[in-house]
Amino acid sequence: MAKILKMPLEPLSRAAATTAPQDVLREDAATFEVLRQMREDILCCVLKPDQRLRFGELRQRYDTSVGTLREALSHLVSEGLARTEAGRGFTVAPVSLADFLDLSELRVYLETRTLADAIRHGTDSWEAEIVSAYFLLSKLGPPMPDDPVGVKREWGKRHKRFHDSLVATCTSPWSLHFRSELFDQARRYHWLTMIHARSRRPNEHLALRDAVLARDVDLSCRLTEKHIRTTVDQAVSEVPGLTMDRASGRSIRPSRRNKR
Amino acid sequence: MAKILKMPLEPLSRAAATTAPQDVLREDAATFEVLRQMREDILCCVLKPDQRLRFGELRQRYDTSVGTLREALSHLVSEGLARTEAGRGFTVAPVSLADFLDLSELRVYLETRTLADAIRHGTDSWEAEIVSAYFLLSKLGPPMPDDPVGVKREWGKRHKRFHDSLVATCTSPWSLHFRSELFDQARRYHWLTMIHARSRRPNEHLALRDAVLARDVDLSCRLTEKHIRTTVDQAVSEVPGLTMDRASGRSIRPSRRNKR
DNA sequence: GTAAACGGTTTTTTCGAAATTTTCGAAACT
DNA sequence: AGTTTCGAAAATTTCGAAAAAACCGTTTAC
Repeated sequence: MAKILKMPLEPLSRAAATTAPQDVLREDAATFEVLRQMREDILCCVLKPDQRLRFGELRQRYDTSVGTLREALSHLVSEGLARTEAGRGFTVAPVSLADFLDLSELRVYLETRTLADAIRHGTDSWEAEIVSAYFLLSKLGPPMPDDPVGVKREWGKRHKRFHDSLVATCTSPWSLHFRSELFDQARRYHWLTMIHARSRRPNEHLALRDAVLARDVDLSCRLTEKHIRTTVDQAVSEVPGLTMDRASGRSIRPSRRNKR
Repeated sequence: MAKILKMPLEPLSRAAATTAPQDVLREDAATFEVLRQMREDILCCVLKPDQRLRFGELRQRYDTSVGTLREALSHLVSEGLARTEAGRGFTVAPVSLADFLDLSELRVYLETRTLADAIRHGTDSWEAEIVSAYFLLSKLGPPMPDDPVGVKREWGKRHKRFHDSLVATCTSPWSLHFRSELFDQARRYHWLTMIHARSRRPNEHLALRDAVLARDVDLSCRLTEKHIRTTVDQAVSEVPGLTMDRASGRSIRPSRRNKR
């Protein structure tokens, strides 16, 4: 009956079903749960930028051991959500305008690259998931500063799910991987925006959904680019702390797009 | 006195001196040394693709404890050099043609993006380091399959140093970070090439060096792109194991470069 | 008055053993 | 014969304590 066939041995560099780089630790293990919680707490600024992460407090907060914490923190450092120095422990990664501009520029490329490929390889179930994810998103948003935290959190989850669904059929594991990391990074700044920004924006997600479902690569990418850039502009103009640091706030927005 | 002023509280998003994402753990700590060694061993295929990494053997090989090993392995998973599954430990990440093609395509973009920006922000000391790094590289290479392992390793180090020096003045921390990760990934395949390939190539590094020192962005990027693609082609045609797996070996090489 | 030196306290880092889970082969059953 | 069940062995995961390092307020010397 439905059992996996026994393989002779390790074919020594077999073509894995998923040649993907990696994406997440293991779904169940205890370390993963701690990692997931800490990531969420950093993304939602429960753990504030530059905050010192002492093992004592963390051990209490997440009810786990030092070793497990260390492994989770180690992962967060790799993802760029935490920092660590020689012998003085861990801190939450700082936020800055320069950082937001930099990562947003790279996001424009990775989001459009993955989206274009995803559209070309789209399937029916891909479309179905997009429709579904958009529906859930539209039922909620957009959240305003006065909304309770729970609503904001849920919106964040659905927002991520929607954008993930768009690029789900992209065939480049590495592009998807980096896109995902940068998307999470951007979520920190989105959270700050959600807390402060009061201005409303036209429903960019609906337009994007329709462009993608229409398989219009050019329009979809243009909308995506604008979506990202608008979010940056909104954050810059409406989030108090973010305009203050003038630390080399220029990004490398490529002046000539098509260089050859 | 030169002491850091006490801050009232957490300024909630101060402009950090280095807004960089991250790059490496801590320079000294024992974990870092183990991580460095393991990474090198994976890159040079001392630990072979798909090989199971048991704590028993590893503990003996690197003379360290389980916890330290776990932290290092955890990092390697984040970097895509290892995998881990629910309760069955760690393995070395597999290699495949599809993976090499995919990461190489993304490398073309990231290398040219960072290089173009680095050239625009180049300084005298940047040029000096390039000259120096090239000199060291040219004294050694290129290594042939018959050369001893030590020579190959040293060449790999100098090759990396040369390419790192080219992009050193790039102002985008995120681009540099991802570039660096992908460069290391590519090193695994370069190693396979070094072991097998007997064909000679014209001195692409010299031409690249001169184009960069001449601040010719266009030419430098074109040479870089060709450099990466040629390496892929050489690996595909001369590394035995790499052509065998036909697992969806197509990458997403963007058909239209300038989308808008 | 400034700077270096000291020691107690906190915090991080490292370690190996206990607990849990998986693996694998043999026995029992259909 | 083939499949399932069971139990011993092996490997992984988790944990808290011991060791090492950094921090900070105080004292001491110049």
